[in-house]
Amino acid sequence: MDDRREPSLLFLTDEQLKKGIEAMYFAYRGFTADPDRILAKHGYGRAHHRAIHFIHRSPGTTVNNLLSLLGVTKQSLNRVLRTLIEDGLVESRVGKRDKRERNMYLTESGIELEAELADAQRARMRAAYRDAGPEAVQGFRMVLEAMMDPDQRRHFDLLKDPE
Amino acid sequence: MDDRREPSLLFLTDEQLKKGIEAMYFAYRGFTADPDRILAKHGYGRAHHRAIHFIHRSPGTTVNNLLSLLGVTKQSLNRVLRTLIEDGLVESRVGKRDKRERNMYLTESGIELEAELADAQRARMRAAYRDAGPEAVQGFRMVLEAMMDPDQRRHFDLLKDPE
DNA sequence: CAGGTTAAGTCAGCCTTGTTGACTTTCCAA
DNA sequence: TTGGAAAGTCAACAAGGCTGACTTAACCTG
Repeated sequence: MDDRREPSLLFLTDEQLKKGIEAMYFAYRGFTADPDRILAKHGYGRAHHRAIHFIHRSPGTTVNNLLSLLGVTKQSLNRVLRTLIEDGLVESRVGKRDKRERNMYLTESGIELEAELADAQRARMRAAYRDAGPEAVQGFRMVLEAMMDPDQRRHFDLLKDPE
Repeated sequence: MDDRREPSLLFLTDEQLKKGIEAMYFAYRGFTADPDRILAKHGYGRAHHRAIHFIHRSPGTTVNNLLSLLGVTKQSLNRVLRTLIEDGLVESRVGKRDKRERNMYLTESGIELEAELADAQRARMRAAYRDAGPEAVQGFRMVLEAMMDPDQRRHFDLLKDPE
């Protein structure tokens, strides 16, 4: 336990750490609550949300790309993509250079649902940021990034940064 | 959008908010990764972890208590409790005053598994806190608390605070 | 150009964990 | 004392993870 730098502030009891853990648990439930409600109306789940989010984020992304980003198996992802394609929210195009690949794009209605989901989630995030204050936002982001596994962190960093 | 106080720091683009959302997603995966590995060895899932955690936190808690704390249905919780009781990690005692109630306690081996899970999760949390620095921890907690739904927030506040 | 590798998709089958609805036991108040 | 409400249990189902094996098509290299 390397608490040498800033000992007075960095000495955290197990109880304090436990509160942090519980905060993470309860906050994540709030974080997913709004999208969950919207998804339920459409008969979808979180898996669909994640696919929609990252296809919107990186239009033309391949199945393999999504697999490593989401850290799930082909079967799980495929089931979700298939329903999204059948429902006309996602379009799958055969790769231009490499015809084995499938490039994923959101359709008009896909973009619509993505916006509905993102608006709800951003609204909560914006409210939380506002309530917590500007300095808190920096700290929030720093701790979250430090909590990621290296693999996830790499994926996170690769998503194009704002500004 | 009420950005009147601290406008320069509180004006966040949708892109910046999106990065916050993605950070939350990736961080939560890291957050659960260590316990998931331990649980898998024992043939359990996250639901078991949550039950164990909150029974340890509030020994003697009732099923109803756990239900509102965890926000799941009776059956989901019951299934988990049943296996934990069968496996001898949790003990269920008929309520003293109200015999309809069941008071839950961790057994010796329940306490053992709880410690293993908590140690792993605390280690990651401690490392993240250390990497992010002391000021970041405050901000992290503030944003998380602001992100909870009021119900969840109430439950969170009721859990006895350290010190 | 033959053969191995890779991307994607599929099938079968499993598990956890969420759901609803019906049911018992127990308590309490009219 | 009885009828409703509350606590807990159970049956059955669905979503969405997982593994492993397999096919098809395209690519690439010796």
